[in-house]
Amino acid sequence: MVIKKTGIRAQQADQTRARILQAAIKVFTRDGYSGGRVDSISREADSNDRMLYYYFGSKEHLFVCVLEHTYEQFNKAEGKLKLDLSAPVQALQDLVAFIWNYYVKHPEFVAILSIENLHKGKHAKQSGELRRLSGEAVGVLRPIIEAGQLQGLFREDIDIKHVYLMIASLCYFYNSNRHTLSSFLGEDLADKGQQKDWLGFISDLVLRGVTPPIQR
Amino acid sequence: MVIKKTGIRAQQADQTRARILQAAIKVFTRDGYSGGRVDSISREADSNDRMLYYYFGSKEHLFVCVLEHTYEQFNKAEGKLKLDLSAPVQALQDLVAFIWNYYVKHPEFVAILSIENLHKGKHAKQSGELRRLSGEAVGVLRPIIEAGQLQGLFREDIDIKHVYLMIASLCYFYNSNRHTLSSFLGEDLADKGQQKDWLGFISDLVLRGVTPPIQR
Amino acid sequence: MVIKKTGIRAQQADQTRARILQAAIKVFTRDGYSGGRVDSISREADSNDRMLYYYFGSKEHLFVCVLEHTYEQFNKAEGKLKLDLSAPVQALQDLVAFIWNYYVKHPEFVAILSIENLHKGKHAKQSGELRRLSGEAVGVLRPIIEAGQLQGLFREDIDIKHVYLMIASLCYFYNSNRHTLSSFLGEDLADKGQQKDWLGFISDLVLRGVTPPIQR
Amino acid sequence: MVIKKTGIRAQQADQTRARILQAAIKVFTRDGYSGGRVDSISREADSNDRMLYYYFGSKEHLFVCVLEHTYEQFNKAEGKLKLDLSAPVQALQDLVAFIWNYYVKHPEFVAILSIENLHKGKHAKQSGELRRLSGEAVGVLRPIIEAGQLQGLFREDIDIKHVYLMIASLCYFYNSNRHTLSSFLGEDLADKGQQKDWLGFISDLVLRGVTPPIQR
DNA sequence: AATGAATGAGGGTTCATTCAT
DNA sequence: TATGAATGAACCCTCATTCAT
Repeated sequence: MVIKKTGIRAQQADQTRARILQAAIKVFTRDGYSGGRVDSISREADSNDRMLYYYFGSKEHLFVCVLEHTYEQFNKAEGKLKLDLSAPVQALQDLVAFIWNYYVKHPEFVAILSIENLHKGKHAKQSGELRRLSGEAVGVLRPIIEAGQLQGLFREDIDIKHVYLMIASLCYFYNSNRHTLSSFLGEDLADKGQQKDWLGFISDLVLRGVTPPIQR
Repeated sequence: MVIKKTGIRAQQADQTRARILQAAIKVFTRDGYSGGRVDSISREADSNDRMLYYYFGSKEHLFVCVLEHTYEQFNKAEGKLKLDLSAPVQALQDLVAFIWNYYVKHPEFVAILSIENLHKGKHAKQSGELRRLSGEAVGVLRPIIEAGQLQGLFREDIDIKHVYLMIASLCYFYNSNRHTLSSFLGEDLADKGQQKDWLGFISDLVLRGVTPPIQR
Repeated sequence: MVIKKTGIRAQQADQTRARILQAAIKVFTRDGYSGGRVDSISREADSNDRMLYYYFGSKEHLFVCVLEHTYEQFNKAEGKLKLDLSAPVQALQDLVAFIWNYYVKHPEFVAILSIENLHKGKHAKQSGELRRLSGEAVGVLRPIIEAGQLQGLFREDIDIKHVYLMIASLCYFYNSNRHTLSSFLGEDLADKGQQKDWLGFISDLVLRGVTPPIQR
Repeated sequence: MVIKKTGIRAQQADQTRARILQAAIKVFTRDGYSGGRVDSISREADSNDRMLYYYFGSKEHLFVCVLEHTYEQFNKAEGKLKLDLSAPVQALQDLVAFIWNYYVKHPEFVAILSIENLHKGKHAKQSGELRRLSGEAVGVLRPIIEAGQLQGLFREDIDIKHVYLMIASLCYFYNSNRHTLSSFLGEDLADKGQQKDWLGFISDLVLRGVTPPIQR
């Protein structure tokens, strides 16, 4: 439990810390971990290198904090979702739409996760906070699937993990690999129309994925 | 076998160039673009910094060559696929299995593409070679889909681009984000059993995706 | 004496900056611009490469500062000259002697200017400070000439610029090209006697140059 | 005495050598000695680094050759001068005009000499050839002065070395320091009119310098 | 809480030069 | 005669980090 500090000095300090964190997200997203300069971050934060070390100890630990913060923000947003479990199909599609839109609107989330994976998750392993937060990964999804199964709408032989991966894959990859894909496909995937079409496609696809096997 | 150049020196030169390229793939995959040191690469290649510049001009252009080479290797492997177009369902599943297995066995392909996307595709834009190679992106997929449509097995209202993205998403993301996913899901996605299960799931899912609309 | 900054640290900083500047003058004079190594300068200054960039930004900008400093020193020395305008002939010869002696005693001034000219004045163009300082080029000379003209001692049809160039040529070249000249003339121009003779010659020559036309 | 080689191969070789020498003059003039890259020179000569070493041994020795060649060219041109010793005043002014024009038209001569002096004449010292050539330094001047003295036109108390230095100073400095001078004087010394005025001034001045003392 | 001064190690890159054919 | 391949040292400059106040 965190005891909030009072007093103007303490508040200023909090603001400085917050500015540095925001700057770090921006810079790491733009330049990667190795490419992201401590100096760029402190300048972006209207602060100086020394403060960065004062609050975060090292570049590496700063990145861990960025990772935690980024994931926490996603969790918070997801937590605000109001899903109607009595209509599992709709709820599932709402969730897909939410995740898709979150990724589209938060390229820093996508980028930070990609960076972390290129580093084989070494920073994530340093964070107990992150382990706690990520326990919730399928937490929102599970009740939807179970409700759908109860109503006989969804397959019984389903692995919740697969559903999670399916949704994440379809939402993430389009955004994470947008640049090479646009080049390879000869289409601008950042185009609003393209995005809408894709959401339509994956929304339908996810449903097909959880529906009882096709008779063929 | 084609011997491009004659003379021992010329052959050694080709080998030196090739060793540097291989080393670069390894190092960039391991350390990213900014993190990948020119020095590490030349040492890994049993050469020296100067030769890297002799053959590739700059670190940046070396990365462009890595990108081209990596993609070309994938294209070559794909080109060797023998798909039976008279059995579109099987052909599609064979293609999915091929792509999945390629990504699993070539983490460098996945990593290099992720790195390039974090750099907003700036290196890909520098490469005419890459533009040529990538023209083939949906080349293998298209005849399968068209054959399936002719036989009435696949939907008519399908966007080939969506099928490509679907397959790529489902194969790529699992591998690219394996580390954070393993941590978040509490399962080791590098596990052979997990991989097999996922291939089964997506192989089925892709089929569902191209099959005529569900009656609900 | 003006203490610009307070605090020991700040004073040490000023000293560090000054040491680097002095070292740069020495090294550039000895090795030229391209030949002058950043590393040699920082070592000469009992500092390290990083500080050079901390205070001067780049080797190029350091050279600009060297240029400014060198010229400013000359200007300061010239400013201290007390010339008796009521005796224009003496004043002119005093000025010639001053300039000659300054060049002899400050080979770095001569060398830095030569280097800059070999670079086609590219660094001087970057310096507003230098443009300001150089506005004074003929400032000391002009009143002497005008006083001489008023007394009917000097020619009326004289171009002040020519007088300036005459003096500078005769003082500078002997010093700037001393090495090849010594070799070509078979005499050591660094010899005190030679220098004294030359000063006698040019002191007389300058006077002849400003005196009314010869009747021939 | 040089025995010229015959045969096409030998001629090509001579041409290659000559091209490299010309390229070296150009590059050293433009970039200085340290700044002049072996690579730039061989490329400028449409040759390759290895040939430069084949013909000249090292960058340093190439510069010595450049120095010799440059000075030899001046000597040759001076040798072609036809001066009428029966008219010493005219002859002296012709010589001044020749030297002035040579410096104006051969900036590489001026630059190479300045570079060599910044290096304290270290290359000139390596060259016996140069010592031989430079023996002639005052060779053209001497008969003129002596003729003038015989006719009672020139001072008897004159040091030929001073006359040489006077002329060289007045012709050289204007050209060698043209860039900073233009900046300091606020006039473009490369301007044809300015050049003509200066030649007029120094032509007269040189004469004043060798004329018997003024009665004042 | 905040900041200028300082640093050693290392960044990508280029240097003049030599080797082997 | 001519040239591609190779090299080690050094180039200018920047890195993440710490010191002293």
